Parts: sequence; structure tokens; C-alpha cells
Amino acid sequence: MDSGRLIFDPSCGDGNMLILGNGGYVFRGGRSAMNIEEGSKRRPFFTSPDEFIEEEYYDEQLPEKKRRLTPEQVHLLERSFEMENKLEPERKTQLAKKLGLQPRQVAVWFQNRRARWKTKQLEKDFDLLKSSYDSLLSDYDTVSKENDLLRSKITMLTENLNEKEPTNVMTEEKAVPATGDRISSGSSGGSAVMDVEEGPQLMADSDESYFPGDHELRAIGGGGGDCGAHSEEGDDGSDNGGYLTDVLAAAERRHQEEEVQVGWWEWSEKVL
DNA sequence: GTAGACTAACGGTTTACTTCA
DNA sequence: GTTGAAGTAAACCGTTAGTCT
Repeated sequence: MDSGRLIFDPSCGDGNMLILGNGGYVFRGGRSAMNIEEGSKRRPFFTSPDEFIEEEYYDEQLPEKKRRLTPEQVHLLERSFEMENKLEPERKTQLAKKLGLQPRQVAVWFQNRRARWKTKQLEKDFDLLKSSYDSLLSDYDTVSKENDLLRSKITMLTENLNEKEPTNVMTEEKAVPATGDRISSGSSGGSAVMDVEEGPQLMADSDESYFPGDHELRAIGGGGGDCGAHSEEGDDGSDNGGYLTDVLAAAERRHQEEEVQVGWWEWSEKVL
């Protein structure tokens, strides 16, 4: 950065050292210099470049305390910052001239302004993520409740079915489409079959934490197959689009990689 | 009088670029 | 022409300290 070269400025009668950085100057040789003068005099940092150059004023100013920029100076700097938050040397010089500031001051102002902007931006991003997370959580609650409802429906319907057809309804192993048809034909909830297909994961993990991490994904993924249930109609358990769906799909894929698949019937036999 | 927020300015570090051997 | 060291300038970061409410 400001390579901080120390030079002796002959224009200063009192032999104060100036620190040169970026071709600019800083009129104090360090923080201790700030205490030399008590802050009884109130005047703008530099009202104009001419005043700065003027030796008498300059000498008077040397041990000056920190001064706030005037509203006009800040306004102009802000406008300039809005146009472009990086400062090319030429623009810096122009601004400095216009504002009656040192180029170094303009550079510092931009630096601090970028830092403030970044902080604000981080706060915004945080709020955005938080609201996204809250909404996801609320979606999950909804889906979870709906899934519970559908599960109890299926339990009820399956019991009814078993009572009516006690023969080997449950014996066929790889007949998910057929069973799906069968069950959905017996109820209004065609989605129930698709939803419950992933049931074991929900059963296993539904009490897991909502917080980020593998467990969360798996917990959400547990309701995962029920992306469809998320929609009000809950018809087909597929492709609702949106972030939630993506997350659930990803969790589902991950889950499939990690765990042995359990067929619907196998699971239903255990659970129901 | 004081605590806390804001902000001008600093020093250190990193990075990109230029110059030169 | 290429390469590595040295120099320079600017950005970023964390911090300090004056100002203001």
C-alpha cells in the first residue's frame, strides 16, 4: 500500500515530516502527532487546495485533529461512488481537486466506503438467506404434516383393502406401479403412493435437526419423495420446481447412494 | 459524563504490474 | 525471448482514535 516513504518537506518551516503514499501526503507523522494541538480550533479539514498550499494555513493545520468531511464533500463522493466504486488515479485527482481534499483522502474515503458497502451487502445477504431458510423450514413443516396425514390415510386404506381382499395382495414384490394404481384407485390420494414410497427415511429421520448439514438434508429428504405433496393438489409427487424441490431431489439422490433401497412393499410390510 | 455508533485514517499484507539484469 | 528479483502502486483487512448523538 502506501509505501509510507518518509521525507523531509522543506516547505514546512518547522521541519515536520510528511508521509508520502500514493503520491499524496498525510500531514501527520503518526498518531502521536494528533495530540500536539488541542482541538479548540474548528474548521474544515481543507476548504480548498489553495488554502492547503498556503504555507501559513498549512503550518496552522499541521497537527490538526481529524475532521469530518462536509456534507457537500460526502455528497459528491457518494455520487461518484455510485457511478463506480473503484477509483482510477485520474478520477481521484479530479475529485480531490474538486473537493479541496488530498488525493490520499479521497482514496481512503473510497476504501472505507467499499468496506461499509461490503458490510451492508453481507447483512443483506444474511437476511436473504435467513428468510429463504425460514421459508424452506415452513415448507418442510407443511410437507411433513401433509405427509403424516397421507400416511395415516394409507394405513387406513390398506387395512380396508386387507379386510376386503385377504388374499396375497402383499406378496408381489416388484409391482409398484400396479400397487400404486390399486391404492390410488381406492382413494383420492394418488400422490399418497408416491409420497409414502420414500416413507422409511421420513420415519427414520423425521425428528432430526433442521439445521444445515447432512442430517438436515436427510431429514428433509425423508419427506423427499413427497416433493409433490408440497403442491396443494399433491397429485403426482413430481417436479414442483423451485429451490425446495432441488434440495429435496439432491437429498434424495444422496440418500439413494448411501442406503440400500427398500421397496415400497417391503417397507409397507414392516410399517403397516 | 459516558457509552456506543460512525468514520477518517493508519499499518500490514497481498496482488498485479513494470523494470532490469 | 524468457525468467526471476526488485520496486511500485493499489486494494483489502483489521485497528485506532476523533466526532457525534
